[in-house]
Amino acid sequence: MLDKSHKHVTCENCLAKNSSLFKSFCNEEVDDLNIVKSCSYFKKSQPLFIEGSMPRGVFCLNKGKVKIFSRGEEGKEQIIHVAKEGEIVGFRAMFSEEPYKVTASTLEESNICFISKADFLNLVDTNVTLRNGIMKELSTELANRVTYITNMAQKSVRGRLAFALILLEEIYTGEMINLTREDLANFVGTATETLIRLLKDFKDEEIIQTHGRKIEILNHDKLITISGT
Amino acid sequence: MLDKSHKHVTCENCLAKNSSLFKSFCNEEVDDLNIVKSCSYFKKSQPLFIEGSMPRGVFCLNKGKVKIFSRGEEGKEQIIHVAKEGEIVGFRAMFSEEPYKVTASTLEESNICFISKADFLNLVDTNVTLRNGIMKELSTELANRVTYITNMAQKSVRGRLAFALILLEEIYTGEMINLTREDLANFVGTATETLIRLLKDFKDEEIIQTHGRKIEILNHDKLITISGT
DNA sequence: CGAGCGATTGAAAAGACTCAACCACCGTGG
DNA sequence: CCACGGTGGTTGAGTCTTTTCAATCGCTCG
Repeated sequence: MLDKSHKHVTCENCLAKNSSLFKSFCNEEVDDLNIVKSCSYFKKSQPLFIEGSMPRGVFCLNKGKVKIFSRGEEGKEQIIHVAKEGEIVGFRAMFSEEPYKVTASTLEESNICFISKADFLNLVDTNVTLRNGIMKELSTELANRVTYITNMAQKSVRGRLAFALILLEEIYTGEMINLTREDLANFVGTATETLIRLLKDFKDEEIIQTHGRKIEILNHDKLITISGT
Repeated sequence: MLDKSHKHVTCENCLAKNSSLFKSFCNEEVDDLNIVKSCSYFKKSQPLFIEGSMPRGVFCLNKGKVKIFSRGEEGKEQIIHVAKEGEIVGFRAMFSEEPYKVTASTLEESNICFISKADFLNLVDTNVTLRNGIMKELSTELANRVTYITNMAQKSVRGRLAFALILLEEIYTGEMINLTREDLANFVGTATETLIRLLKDFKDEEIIQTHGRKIEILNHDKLITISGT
């Protein structure tokens, strides 16, 4: 059961403390963080921020998962990333003076802390390690997106699905992938019906197994092979 | 005619001085830059750096154009970006300690200056404005890639071609788009034959006109409409 | 129990790709 | 000056993939 009181999560106990950005923090710095952050409970399918609005701060995921997506021409969601416990969401928008280009929305009920833009930028200004970590993170992310673009442009839907399942396996460590077929299709970049047919193929090939909507990976290696397609 | 002496380009006269990164530089800072940079002449189809190698510095394009691409499974190029005069290429790799994920190669003969990693990072460390500019640039670029991914995943090839032509129109300001059909196909993310057929459609619809391989945009607005597809 | 959403299936059509052949241009070497 | 070879551009035909549209099913919630 999740904490709905908004008050009980401390940074000391939060996974995000070990995330790529804050992992360098000493205890004192974590305490500072604890003071400026505010924690909230989010229901399922609740937005953290919306495309077109102005960024006000960053979000630390204490518990739960969040999808980050942009909308194409006819409003179709394109899921860019699924963030899990311990991740910090929205810090990319802190450095450009522009509105969000993406929307972030919870996939399940979540505990999420918020750090205001001013507090966050203050941390960045005063902490060299944090700043370097951010620059490194931004660069790495940029490089990852290159792979992403190449995949989208060159791979078959089948190959992209295999790739997506590999990514999601990592994100859903210790539990089964649990997304609506539509969300999964919007992550892979295909129609829902196509996605379902391909999932069935994977089932027939004994690469995955489904339990209701949940997906269990049976043959990771085969996925890797297929994702090369 | 391009300067092949390697010595005659000074930062003072270079377009890159006004690029997003260096535009804040005062004269003195430009002089500093001038001292640490070395300038070279590049033939057509000559690589600046190659996927998998370790970054050694950044490149300022004084004259000429450069394609940035990654390779998919079967080695097929996916062109991520076409850089033009005044752009600085490769600075994203300065902040992650990883090998290049992309290759940069000249599309035409070019004059390109080089600033070593040490010199560049030294500039970044000592110049707050530059550093902020870089963080902003990285963030903006990251946001742009979101659009890119969404386009690739959701648009038809026809729509992507229209979008690509709009981008290239901007890059080839004052001249006509001049790419091999293969490069253009690799930018759009399609097969060369498909690209050629779609170009013919655009010609029939009087949206573009070709002069040999060069492409002239006749109806920009229509491209915008189509790119929504 | 009925409404509604998400999951699934079928059939047909559209979009893209592949393969193969041919053309056009350009620079080289005789 | 011209034939030759090579690269890049173009076209056609057939095939495969993916989408679209329509319909059905199953489950949960009020």
